[in-house]
Amino acid sequence: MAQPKYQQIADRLRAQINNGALRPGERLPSEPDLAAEYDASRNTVRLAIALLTNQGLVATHQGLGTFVLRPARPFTALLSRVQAAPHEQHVSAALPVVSQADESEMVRLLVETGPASPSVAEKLGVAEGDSVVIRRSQHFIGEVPWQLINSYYPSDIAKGTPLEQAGPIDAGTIELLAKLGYPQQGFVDEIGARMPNGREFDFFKLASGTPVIVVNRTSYSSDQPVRLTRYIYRGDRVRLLHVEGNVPEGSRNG
Amino acid sequence: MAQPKYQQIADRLRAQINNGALRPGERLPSEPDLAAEYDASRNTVRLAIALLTNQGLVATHQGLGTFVLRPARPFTALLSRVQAAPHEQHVSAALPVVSQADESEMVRLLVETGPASPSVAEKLGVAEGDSVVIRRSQHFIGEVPWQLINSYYPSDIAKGTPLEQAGPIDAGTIELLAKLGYPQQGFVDEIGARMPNGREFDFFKLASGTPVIVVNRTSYSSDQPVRLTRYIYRGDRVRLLHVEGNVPEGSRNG
DNA sequence: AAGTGGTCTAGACCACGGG
DNA sequence: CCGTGGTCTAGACCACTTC
Repeated sequence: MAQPKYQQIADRLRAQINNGALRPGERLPSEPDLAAEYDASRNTVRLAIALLTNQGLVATHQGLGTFVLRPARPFTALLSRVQAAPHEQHVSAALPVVSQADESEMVRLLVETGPASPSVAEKLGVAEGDSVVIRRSQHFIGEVPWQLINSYYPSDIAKGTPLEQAGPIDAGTIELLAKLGYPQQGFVDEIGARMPNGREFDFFKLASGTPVIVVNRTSYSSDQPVRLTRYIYRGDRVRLLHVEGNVPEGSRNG
Repeated sequence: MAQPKYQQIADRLRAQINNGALRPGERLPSEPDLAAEYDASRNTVRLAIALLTNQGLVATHQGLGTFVLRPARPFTALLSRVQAAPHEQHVSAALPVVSQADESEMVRLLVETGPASPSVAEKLGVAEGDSVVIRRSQHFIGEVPWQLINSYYPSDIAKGTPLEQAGPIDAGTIELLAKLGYPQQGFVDEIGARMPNGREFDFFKLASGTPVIVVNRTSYSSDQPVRLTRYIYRGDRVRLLHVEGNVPEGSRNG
Protein backbone atom coordinates (compact mmCIF):
# COMPACT_ATOMS: atom_id res chain seq x y z
CA MET A 1 0.00 0.00 0.00
CA ALA A 2 1.72 3.17 -1.22
CA GLN A 3 -0.39 5.50 0.90
CA PRO A 4 -2.56 4.79 3.92
CA LYS A 5 -6.16 4.14 3.01
CA TYR A 6 -7.49 7.09 5.01
CA GLN A 7 -5.23 9.47 3.10
CA GLN A 8 -6.38 8.03 -0.21
CA ILE A 9 -10.00 8.61 0.82
CA ALA A 10 -9.17 12.15 1.91
CA ASP A 11 -7.38 12.80 -1.40
CA ARG A 12 -10.32 11.62 -3.45
CA LEU A 13 -12.79 13.67 -1.43
CA ARG A 14 -10.53 16.71 -1.71
CA ALA A 15 -10.36 16.22 -5.47
CA GLN A 16 -14.15 16.09 -5.64
CA ILE A 17 -14.32 19.35 -3.70
CA ASN A 18 -11.77 21.04 -5.94
CA ASN A 19 -13.30 19.92 -9.24
CA GLY A 20 -16.79 20.91 -8.19
CA ALA A 21 -18.29 17.42 -7.86
CA LEU A 22 -18.87 18.43 -4.23
CA ARG A 23 -19.97 22.05 -4.05
CA PRO A 24 -19.68 24.47 -1.13
CA GLY A 25 -22.51 23.85 1.32
CA GLU A 26 -23.17 20.36 -0.02
CA ARG A 27 -23.27 17.35 2.29
CA LEU A 28 -20.72 14.57 1.94
CA PRO A 29 -22.02 10.99 1.79
CA SER A 30 -22.64 9.64 5.28
CA GLU A 31 -19.84 7.84 7.07
CA PRO A 32 -21.38 4.39 6.61
CA ASP A 33 -21.89 5.15 2.89
CA LEU A 34 -18.30 6.24 2.48
CA ALA A 35 -17.13 3.17 4.36
CA ALA A 36 -19.04 0.95 1.92
CA GLU A 37 -17.88 2.94 -1.11
CA TYR A 38 -14.21 2.70 -0.21
CA ASP A 39 -14.38 -0.75 1.41
CA ALA A 40 -13.12 0.61 4.72
CA SER A 41 -14.26 0.63 8.29
CA ARG A 42 -16.12 3.63 9.60
CA ASN A 43 -13.16 4.59 11.79
CA THR A 44 -10.92 4.82 8.74
CA VAL A 45 -13.44 7.08 7.02
CA ARG A 46 -13.50 9.25 10.11
CA LEU A 47 -9.70 9.59 9.97
CA ALA A 48 -10.04 10.86 6.40
CA ILE A 49 -12.72 13.37 7.37
CA ALA A 50 -10.58 14.54 10.32
CA LEU A 51 -7.81 15.35 7.83
CA LEU A 52 -10.12 17.47 5.68
CA THR A 53 -11.52 19.15 8.79
CA ASN A 54 -8.07 20.12 10.01
CA GLN A 55 -7.35 21.61 6.59
CA GLY A 56 -10.42 23.81 6.86
CA LEU A 57 -12.21 22.19 3.91
CA VAL A 58 -15.23 20.62 5.65
CA ALA A 59 -17.08 20.88 8.95
CA THR A 60 -19.24 18.25 10.63
CA HIS A 61 -22.43 18.74 12.62
CA GLN A 62 -23.74 15.97 14.79
CA GLY A 63 -27.02 14.59 13.56
CA LEU A 64 -26.75 16.45 10.26
CA GLY A 65 -23.66 15.37 8.41
CA THR A 66 -20.37 16.68 7.06
CA PHE A 67 -20.50 19.71 4.78
CA VAL A 68 -18.16 21.43 2.36
CA LEU A 69 -17.32 24.85 3.80
CA ARG A 70 -18.27 27.97 1.84
CA PRO A 71 -15.41 30.41 1.42
CA ALA A 72 -16.59 33.65 3.04
CA ARG A 73 -15.68 37.14 1.97
CA PRO A 74 -13.21 38.33 4.60
CA PHE A 75 -13.53 41.43 6.71
CA THR A 76 -10.60 43.80 6.42
CA ALA A 77 -8.99 45.66 9.31
CA LEU A 78 -6.63 48.58 8.77
CA LEU A 79 -3.27 48.19 10.47
CA SER A 80 -1.99 51.69 9.73
CA ARG A 81 -3.53 54.73 11.35
CA VAL A 82 -1.43 57.33 9.58
CA GLN A 83 -3.83 57.62 6.69
CA ALA A 84 -7.06 57.49 8.65
CA ALA A 85 -9.48 60.36 8.24
CA PRO A 86 -8.81 63.21 10.72
CA HIS A 87 -12.00 62.65 12.68
CA GLU A 88 -11.04 59.00 13.23
CA GLN A 89 -7.48 59.79 14.26
CA HIS A 90 -7.84 59.47 18.01
CA VAL A 91 -11.30 58.16 18.54
CA SER A 92 -10.89 54.46 19.21
CA ALA A 93 -8.22 51.94 19.98
CA ALA A 94 -9.89 49.46 17.64
CA LEU A 95 -8.47 48.90 14.20
CA PRO A 96 -10.91 50.43 11.72
CA VAL A 97 -12.90 48.10 9.49
CA VAL A 98 -13.25 48.93 5.83
CA SER A 99 -16.05 48.21 3.39
CA GLN A 100 -18.71 47.01 5.79
CA ALA A 101 -21.13 49.83 5.15
CA ASP A 102 -24.31 47.80 5.40
CA GLU A 103 -23.56 45.91 8.59
CA SER A 104 -23.34 47.50 12.00
CA GLU A 105 -20.67 46.67 14.54
CA MET A 106 -21.77 45.57 18.02
CA VAL A 107 -19.54 45.48 21.07
CA ARG A 108 -19.66 43.84 24.51
CA LEU A 109 -17.31 45.20 27.15
CA LEU A 110 -15.91 43.82 30.43
CA VAL A 111 -13.46 45.57 32.76
CA GLU A 112 -11.40 43.92 35.50
CA THR A 113 -8.19 44.21 37.46
CA GLY A 114 -5.74 41.36 37.72
CA PRO A 115 -2.09 40.32 37.85
CA ALA A 116 0.09 40.74 34.76
CA SER A 117 0.94 37.55 32.91
CA PRO A 118 4.59 37.12 31.83
CA SER A 119 3.89 38.25 28.25
CA VAL A 120 1.87 41.28 29.38
CA ALA A 121 4.44 42.21 32.00
CA GLU A 122 7.28 42.10 29.48
CA LYS A 123 5.54 44.35 26.97
CA LEU A 124 4.29 46.87 29.55
CA GLY A 125 7.64 46.98 31.33
CA VAL A 126 6.18 46.01 34.71
CA ALA A 127 6.96 43.07 36.99
CA GLU A 128 5.16 39.77 36.51
CA GLY A 129 2.14 39.64 38.80
CA ASP A 130 1.89 43.42 39.11
CA SER A 131 -1.67 44.67 39.08
CA VAL A 132 -2.96 45.76 35.67
CA VAL A 133 -6.36 47.00 34.50
CA ILE A 134 -7.80 44.83 31.77
CA ARG A 135 -10.55 45.96 29.39
CA ARG A 136 -11.96 43.05 27.36
CA SER A 137 -14.35 43.53 24.46
CA GLN A 138 -16.10 41.24 22.01
CA HIS A 139 -16.93 42.60 18.57
CA PHE A 140 -19.63 41.45 16.18
CA ILE A 141 -20.39 42.53 12.63
CA GLY A 142 -24.05 41.80 12.17
CA GLU A 143 -24.37 38.45 13.93
CA VAL A 144 -20.82 37.32 13.17
CA PRO A 145 -18.29 37.37 16.00
CA TRP A 146 -15.11 38.61 14.38
CA GLN A 147 -12.81 40.20 16.93
CA LEU A 148 -11.69 40.06 20.57
CA ILE A 149 -9.77 43.00 22.02
CA ASN A 150 -7.98 42.88 25.37
CA SER A 151 -6.32 46.08 26.55
CA TYR A 152 -3.89 46.08 29.48
CA TYR A 153 -2.99 49.25 31.41
CA PRO A 154 -0.43 49.54 34.21
CA SER A 155 -2.31 50.17 37.44
CA ASP A 156 -0.41 53.35 38.24
CA ILE A 157 -1.77 54.86 35.04
CA ALA A 158 -5.35 53.57 35.15
CA LYS A 159 -5.96 53.81 38.91
CA GLY A 160 -8.82 56.14 39.75
CA THR A 161 -9.63 56.92 36.11
CA PRO A 162 -12.58 55.92 33.93
CA LEU A 163 -10.30 53.23 32.50
CA GLU A 164 -10.88 50.97 35.47
CA GLN A 165 -14.62 51.49 35.43
CA ALA A 166 -17.01 49.47 33.35
CA GLY A 167 -18.73 51.10 30.43
CA PRO A 168 -17.52 52.61 27.21
CA ILE A 169 -15.32 55.71 27.13
CA ASP A 170 -17.07 58.06 24.76
CA ALA A 171 -14.20 60.31 23.81
CA GLY A 172 -11.98 57.31 23.19
CA THR A 173 -9.21 55.79 25.26
CA ILE A 174 -6.41 57.38 23.25
CA GLU A 175 -7.76 60.85 23.99
CA LEU A 176 -8.34 59.92 27.63
CA LEU A 177 -4.74 58.76 27.98
CA ALA A 178 -3.61 62.05 26.47
CA LYS A 179 -5.65 64.01 29.02
CA LEU A 180 -4.08 61.94 31.79
CA GLY A 181 -0.66 63.07 30.61
CA TYR A 182 0.18 60.14 28.36
CA PRO A 183 -0.23 61.28 24.75
CA GLN A 184 0.37 58.40 22.37
CA GLN A 185 3.50 59.04 20.36
CA GLY A 186 4.00 55.72 18.63
CA PHE A 187 3.29 52.03 18.74
CA VAL A 188 4.75 48.68 17.81
CA ASP A 189 2.59 45.92 16.33
CA GLU A 190 3.71 42.32 16.67
CA ILE A 191 1.63 40.05 14.44
CA GLY A 192 1.41 36.27 14.71
CA ALA A 193 -0.92 33.34 14.10
CA ARG A 194 -1.74 30.32 16.24
CA MET A 195 -4.49 27.84 16.93
CA PRO A 196 -7.31 29.20 19.11
CA ASN A 197 -7.68 28.34 22.79
CA GLY A 198 -10.98 27.07 24.14
CA ARG A 199 -12.53 30.47 24.84
CA GLU A 200 -11.61 31.79 21.40
CA PHE A 201 -12.88 28.62 19.75
CA ASP A 202 -16.26 29.00 21.45
CA PHE A 203 -16.61 32.75 20.90
CA PHE A 204 -15.86 32.59 17.18
CA LYS A 205 -17.79 29.31 16.78
CA LEU A 206 -14.79 28.08 14.80
CA ALA A 207 -14.52 24.86 12.89
CA SER A 208 -11.55 22.73 13.88
CA GLY A 209 -8.65 23.72 11.65
CA THR A 210 -9.15 27.48 11.73
CA PRO A 211 -6.31 29.55 13.20
CA VAL A 212 -6.56 32.99 14.81
CA ILE A 213 -4.50 36.08 14.00
CA VAL A 214 -3.04 37.90 16.99
CA VAL A 215 -1.88 41.53 16.92
CA ASN A 216 -0.03 42.78 20.00
CA ARG A 217 0.04 46.57 19.87
CA THR A 218 2.26 48.27 22.45
CA SER A 219 1.59 52.01 22.66
CA TYR A 220 4.23 54.43 23.91
CA SER A 221 4.18 57.88 25.45
CA SER A 222 7.60 59.50 25.93
CA ASP A 223 9.37 56.17 25.50
CA GLN A 224 7.19 54.61 28.21
CA PRO A 225 4.72 51.83 27.36
CA VAL A 226 1.26 52.98 28.46
CA ARG A 227 -0.93 50.23 27.04
CA LEU A 228 -0.82 46.80 25.48
CA THR A 229 -3.74 46.04 23.17
CA ARG A 230 -4.18 42.47 22.00
CA TYR A 231 -6.41 42.04 18.95
CA ILE A 232 -7.57 38.52 18.15
CA TYR A 233 -9.23 37.79 14.80
CA ARG A 234 -10.62 34.63 13.24
CA GLY A 235 -8.20 33.64 10.50
CA ASP A 236 -10.88 32.51 8.05
CA ARG A 237 -12.78 35.80 7.93
CA VAL A 238 -10.23 38.56 8.48
CA ARG A 239 -7.42 40.17 6.52
CA LEU A 240 -5.17 42.90 7.91
CA LEU A 241 -4.36 45.74 5.56
CA HIS A 242 -1.14 47.75 5.64
CA VAL A 243 -0.52 50.53 3.14
CA GLU A 244 2.67 52.45 2.43
CA GLY A 245 3.39 55.12 -0.15
CA ASN A 246 1.06 56.03 -2.97
CA VAL A 247 -1.39 53.42 -4.17
CA PRO A 248 -4.44 53.73 -6.41
CA GLU A 249 -7.78 54.68 -4.95
CA GLY A 250 -9.81 51.59 -4.14
CA SER A 251 -6.88 49.25 -3.57
CA ARG A 252 -7.24 49.95 0.15
CA ASN A 253 -10.39 47.87 0.23
CA GLY A 254 -10.35 44.11 0.46
CA MET B 1 -20.13 11.09 31.85
CA ALA B 2 -19.85 14.89 31.90
CA GLN B 3 -17.03 15.04 29.37
CA PRO B 4 -15.81 12.44 26.90
CA LYS B 5 -13.00 10.32 28.27
CA TYR B 6 -10.51 11.38 25.59
CA GLN B 7 -11.05 15.04 26.52
CA GLN B 8 -10.52 14.27 30.18
CA ILE B 9 -7.26 12.55 29.34
CA ALA B 10 -6.20 15.49 27.17
CA ASP B 11 -7.10 17.94 29.96
CA ARG B 12 -5.03 16.07 32.52
CA LEU B 13 -2.04 15.81 30.21
CA ARG B 14 -2.36 19.52 29.34
CA ALA B 15 -2.45 20.35 33.06
CA GLN B 16 0.73 18.32 33.58
CA ILE B 17 2.40 20.25 30.77
CA ASN B 18 1.29 23.61 32.16
CA ASN B 19 2.31 22.91 35.75
CA GLY B 20 5.70 21.56 34.77
CA ALA B 21 5.15 17.90 35.64
CA LEU B 22 5.84 17.30 31.95
CA ARG B 23 8.62 19.60 30.79
CA PRO B 24 9.37 20.80 27.26
CA GLY B 25 11.25 18.10 25.34
CA GLU B 26 10.13 15.38 27.74
CA ARG B 27 8.46 12.22 26.45
CA LEU B 28 4.89 11.42 27.41
CA PRO B 29 4.15 7.92 28.76
CA SER B 30 3.67 5.45 25.90
CA GLU B 31 0.20 4.94 24.50
CA PRO B 32 -0.24 1.52 26.12
CA ASP B 33 0.91 2.99 29.45
CA LEU B 34 -1.55 5.86 29.21
CA ALA B 35 -4.31 3.43 28.24
CA ALA B 36 -3.62 1.40 31.38
CA GLU B 37 -3.30 4.51 33.58
CA TYR B 38 -6.64 5.95 32.46
CA ASP B 39 -8.42 2.62 31.97
CA ALA B 40 -9.08 3.36 28.32
CA SER B 41 -8.41 1.71 25.00
CA ARG B 42 -5.37 2.75 23.02
CA ASN B 43 -7.60 4.40 20.40
CA THR B 44 -9.11 6.67 23.04
CA VAL B 45 -5.65 7.66 24.23
CA ARG B 46 -4.74 8.44 20.63
CA LEU B 47 -7.76 10.74 20.32
CA ALA B 48 -6.53 12.66 23.38
CA ILE B 49 -3.03 12.97 21.92
CA ALA B 50 -4.48 14.13 18.59
CA LEU B 51 -6.22 16.97 20.46
CA LEU B 52 -2.96 18.11 22.06
CA THR B 53 -1.17 17.80 18.74
CA ASN B 54 -3.72 20.01 16.99
CA GLN B 55 -3.25 22.57 19.75
CA GLY B 56 0.47 22.66 19.09
CA LEU B 57 1.41 21.31 22.52
CA VAL B 58 3.02 17.98 21.61
CA ALA B 59 4.43 16.23 18.55
CA THR B 60 4.77 12.50 17.95
CA HIS B 61 7.56 10.63 16.17
CA GLN B 62 7.03 7.07 15.07
CA GLY B 63 9.22 4.64 16.93
CA LEU B 64 10.24 7.28 19.47
CA GLY B 65 7.20 8.58 21.30
CA THR B 66 5.21 11.74 21.90
CA PHE B 67 7.11 14.78 23.16
CA VAL B 68 6.19 18.10 24.74
CA LEU B 69 7.14 20.83 22.25
CA ARG B 70 9.70 23.43 23.29
CA PRO B 71 8.53 26.99 22.67
CA ALA B 72 11.03 28.42 20.18
CA ARG B 73 12.13 32.03 20.08
CA PRO B 74 10.41 33.49 17.04
CA PHE B 75 12.11 35.19 14.12
CA THR B 76 10.88 38.70 13.45
CA ALA B 77 10.24 40.19 10.00
CA LEU B 78 9.79 43.93 9.47
CA LEU B 79 6.61 44.92 7.65
CA SER B 80 7.47 48.59 7.26
CA ARG B 81 10.26 49.70 4.98
CA VAL B 82 10.00 53.41 5.68
CA GLN B 83 12.39 53.23 8.59
CA ALA B 84 14.89 50.81 7.08
CA ALA B 85 18.50 51.95 6.86
CA PRO B 86 19.25 53.81 3.62
CA HIS B 87 21.48 51.08 2.20
CA GLU B 88 18.66 48.54 2.64
CA GLN B 89 16.01 50.76 1.13
CA HIS B 90 15.86 49.24 -2.31
CA VAL B 91 18.03 46.20 -2.13
CA SER B 92 15.67 43.27 -1.78
CA ALA B 93 12.00 42.47 -2.00
CA ALA B 94 12.30 40.29 1.08
CA LEU B 95 11.08 41.59 4.40
CA PRO B 96 14.16 42.26 6.50
CA VAL B 97 14.82 40.01 9.48
CA VAL B 98 15.85 41.56 12.74
CA SER B 99 18.09 40.25 15.51
CA GLN B 100 19.47 37.17 13.84
CA ALA B 101 23.06 38.34 13.84
CA ASP B 102 24.68 34.97 14.47
CA GLU B 103 22.78 32.93 11.90
CA SER B 104 23.13 33.32 8.16
CA GLU B 105 20.21 33.33 5.77
CA MET B 106 20.28 30.85 2.88
CA VAL B 107 18.08 31.07 -0.21
CA ARG B 108 17.05 28.68 -2.98
CA LEU B 109 15.54 30.26 -6.11
CA LEU B 110 13.37 28.94 -8.94
CA VAL B 111 12.03 30.95 -11.88
CA GLU B 112 9.19 29.93 -14.18
CA THR B 113 6.44 31.28 -16.42
CA GLY B 114 2.86 30.20 -16.07
CA PRO B 115 -0.79 31.25 -16.19
CA ALA B 116 -2.16 33.61 -13.56
CA SER B 117 -4.41 32.05 -10.94
CA PRO B 118 -7.63 33.91 -10.10
CA SER B 119 -6.17 35.49 -6.95
CA VAL B 120 -2.96 36.53 -8.73
CA ALA B 121 -4.86 37.89 -11.74
CA GLU B 122 -7.11 40.01 -9.53
CA LYS B 123 -4.26 41.62 -7.63
CA LEU B 124 -2.08 42.24 -10.72
CA GLY B 125 -5.00 43.56 -12.72
CA VAL B 126 -4.55 41.04 -15.54
CA ALA B 127 -6.94 38.44 -16.94
CA GLU B 128 -7.12 35.00 -15.37
CA GLY B 129 -4.83 32.65 -17.26
CA ASP B 130 -2.64 35.45 -18.62
CA SER B 131 1.04 34.59 -18.64
CA VAL B 132 2.98 35.77 -15.61
CA VAL B 133 6.60 35.32 -14.57
CA ILE B 134 6.92 33.62 -11.20
CA ARG B 135 10.03 33.77 -9.04
CA ARG B 136 9.86 31.30 -6.14
CA SER B 137 12.37 31.24 -3.31
CA GLN B 138 12.87 29.19 -0.16
CA HIS B 139 14.57 30.86 2.79
CA PHE B 140 16.46 29.22 5.63
CA ILE B 141 17.96 30.70 8.76
CA GLY B 142 20.71 28.35 9.72
CA GLU B 143 19.09 24.99 9.08
CA VAL B 144 15.56 26.17 9.82
CA PRO B 145 13.18 26.71 6.87
CA TRP B 146 11.30 29.86 7.78
CA GLN B 147 9.96 31.58 4.69
CA LEU B 148 8.63 30.99 1.18
CA ILE B 149 8.42 33.94 -1.22
CA ASN B 150 6.57 33.80 -4.55
CA SER B 151 6.75 36.90 -6.73
CA TYR B 152 4.46 37.34 -9.74
CA TYR B 153 5.20 39.79 -12.56
CA PRO B 154 2.93 40.57 -15.52
CA SER B 155 4.61 39.12 -18.62
CA ASP B 156 4.62 42.44 -20.47
CA ILE B 157 6.81 43.87 -17.74
CA ALA B 158 9.16 40.94 -17.14
CA LYS B 159 9.48 39.70 -20.74
CA GLY B 160 13.08 39.83 -21.97
CA THR B 161 14.46 41.09 -18.66
CA PRO B 162 16.62 39.37 -16.05
CA LEU B 163 13.40 38.83 -14.11
CA GLU B 164 12.45 35.85 -16.25
CA GLN B 165 15.91 34.30 -16.01
CA ALA B 166 17.04 32.05 -13.23
CA GLY B 167 19.60 33.28 -10.78
CA PRO B 168 19.62 36.07 -8.26
CA ILE B 169 19.41 39.73 -9.24
CA ASP B 170 22.30 41.37 -7.49
CA ALA B 171 21.13 44.96 -7.49
CA GLY B 172 17.71 43.88 -6.25
CA THR B 173 14.42 43.55 -8.05
CA ILE B 174 13.02 46.86 -6.82
CA GLU B 175 15.95 48.72 -8.38
CA LEU B 176 15.67 46.62 -11.55
CA LEU B 177 11.98 47.47 -11.86
CA ALA B 178 12.87 51.14 -11.46
CA LYS B 179 15.42 50.89 -14.29
CA LEU B 180 12.77 49.27 -16.47
CA GLY B 181 10.59 52.32 -15.96
CA TYR B 182 8.50 51.07 -13.04
CA PRO B 183 9.75 52.78 -9.89
CA GLN B 184 7.92 51.49 -6.85
CA GLN B 185 5.76 54.22 -5.40
CA GLY B 186 3.74 52.33 -2.85
CA PHE B 187 2.39 48.95 -1.82
CA VAL B 188 -0.53 47.31 -0.09
CA ASP B 189 -0.03 44.40 2.30
CA GLU B 190 -2.89 42.02 2.92
CA ILE B 191 -2.14 39.76 5.89
CA GLY B 192 -3.97 36.54 6.73
CA ALA B 193 -3.48 33.14 8.36
CA ARG B 194 -4.56 29.68 7.28
CA MET B 195 -3.58 26.03 7.60
CA PRO B 196 -0.66 25.00 5.35
CA ASN B 197 -1.11 23.04 2.15
CA GLY B 198 0.90 19.88 1.52
CA ARG B 199 3.93 21.59 0.02
CA GLU B 200 4.13 24.14 2.80
CA PHE B 201 3.68 21.43 5.42
CA ASP B 202 6.62 19.46 4.00
CA PHE B 203 8.92 22.45 3.42
CA PHE B 204 8.52 23.82 6.94
CA LYS B 205 8.48 20.31 8.47
CA LEU B 206 5.48 21.48 10.46
CA ALA B 207 3.74 19.60 13.23
CA SER B 208 0.04 19.15 12.70
CA GLY B 209 -1.75 22.12 14.19
CA THR B 210 0.64 24.85 13.06
CA PRO B 211 -0.81 27.56 10.80
CA VAL B 212 1.07 29.71 8.29
CA ILE B 213 1.00 33.50 7.99
CA VAL B 214 0.46 34.84 4.47
CA VAL B 215 1.39 38.37 3.39
CA ASN B 216 0.22 39.45 -0.06
CA ARG B 217 2.16 42.57 -1.05
CA THR B 218 0.98 44.35 -4.19
CA SER B 219 3.49 46.94 -5.41
CA TYR B 220 2.42 49.90 -7.52
CA SER B 221 4.15 52.20 -9.97
CA SER B 222 2.08 55.14 -11.22
CA ASP B 223 -1.13 53.53 -9.99
CA GLN B 224 -0.34 50.34 -11.94
CA PRO B 225 0.36 47.07 -10.11
CA VAL B 226 3.79 45.86 -11.18
CA ARG B 227 4.32 42.92 -8.85
CA LEU B 228 2.56 40.67 -6.38
CA THR B 229 4.81 39.21 -3.71
CA ARG B 230 3.41 36.46 -1.52
CA TYR B 231 5.33 35.82 1.70
CA ILE B 232 4.53 32.62 3.58
CA TYR B 233 5.83 32.14 7.11
CA ARG B 234 5.49 29.36 9.63
CA GLY B 235 3.17 30.64 12.33
CA ASP B 236 5.06 29.03 15.22
CA ARG B 237 8.40 30.72 14.56
CA VAL B 238 7.64 34.10 12.98
CA ARG B 239 6.27 37.44 14.17
CA LEU B 240 5.68 40.38 11.84
CA LEU B 241 6.69 43.77 13.17
CA HIS B 242 5.00 47.03 12.26
CA VAL B 243 6.16 50.31 13.78
CA GLU B 244 4.52 53.73 13.64
CA GLY B 245 5.53 56.98 15.27
CA ASN B 246 8.24 57.31 17.88
CA VAL B 247 9.03 54.28 19.99
CA PRO B 248 11.97 53.58 22.29
CA GLU B 249 15.18 52.15 20.92
CA GLY B 250 15.20 48.36 21.19
CA SER B 251 11.45 47.89 21.08
CA ARG B 252 11.81 47.20 17.37
CA ASN B 253 13.39 43.86 18.16
CA GLY B 254 11.40 40.78 19.05
C1' DA C 1 14.47 -8.36 19.59
C1' DA C 2 11.79 -5.10 22.00
C1' DG C 3 9.26 -1.01 22.32
C1' DT C 4 7.39 2.84 20.14
C1' DG C 5 3.66 5.00 17.28
C1' DG C 6 0.73 4.22 12.56
C1' DT C 7 -3.01 1.96 10.45
C1' DC C 8 -7.18 -0.73 10.34
C1' DT C 9 -11.12 -3.63 11.59
C1' DA C 10 -15.91 -4.85 13.27
C1' DG C 11 -18.44 -4.16 16.17
C1' DA C 12 -21.20 -1.45 20.23
C1' DC C 13 -23.85 2.21 22.34
C1' DC C 14 -24.84 7.28 22.86
C1' DA C 15 -26.35 12.09 21.40
C1' DC C 16 -28.34 15.07 18.22
C1' DG C 17 -31.61 16.71 14.55
C1' DG C 18 -35.56 16.18 11.78
C1' DG C 19 -39.84 14.01 10.16
C1' DC D 1 -38.78 7.05 14.78
C1' DC D 2 -34.65 7.01 11.85
C1' DG D 3 -30.35 8.51 10.11
C1' DT D 4 -26.68 11.32 11.21
C1' DG D 5 -22.14 11.88 13.61
C1' DG D 6 -19.65 11.13 18.56
C1' DT D 7 -17.46 7.99 21.57
C1' DC D 8 -15.33 3.71 22.81
C1' DT D 9 -13.56 -1.05 22.83
C1' DA D 10 -10.24 -5.06 22.01
C1' DG D 11 -7.81 -6.70 19.16
C1' DA D 12 -4.55 -7.19 14.88
C1' DC D 13 -0.64 -6.19 12.00
C1' DC D 14 2.78 -2.84 10.13
C1' DA D 15 6.70 0.68 10.20
C1' DC D 16 10.22 2.93 12.56
C1' DT D 17 14.01 3.48 16.11
C1' DT D 18 17.16 1.78 19.33
C1' DC D 19 19.93 -1.72 21.39
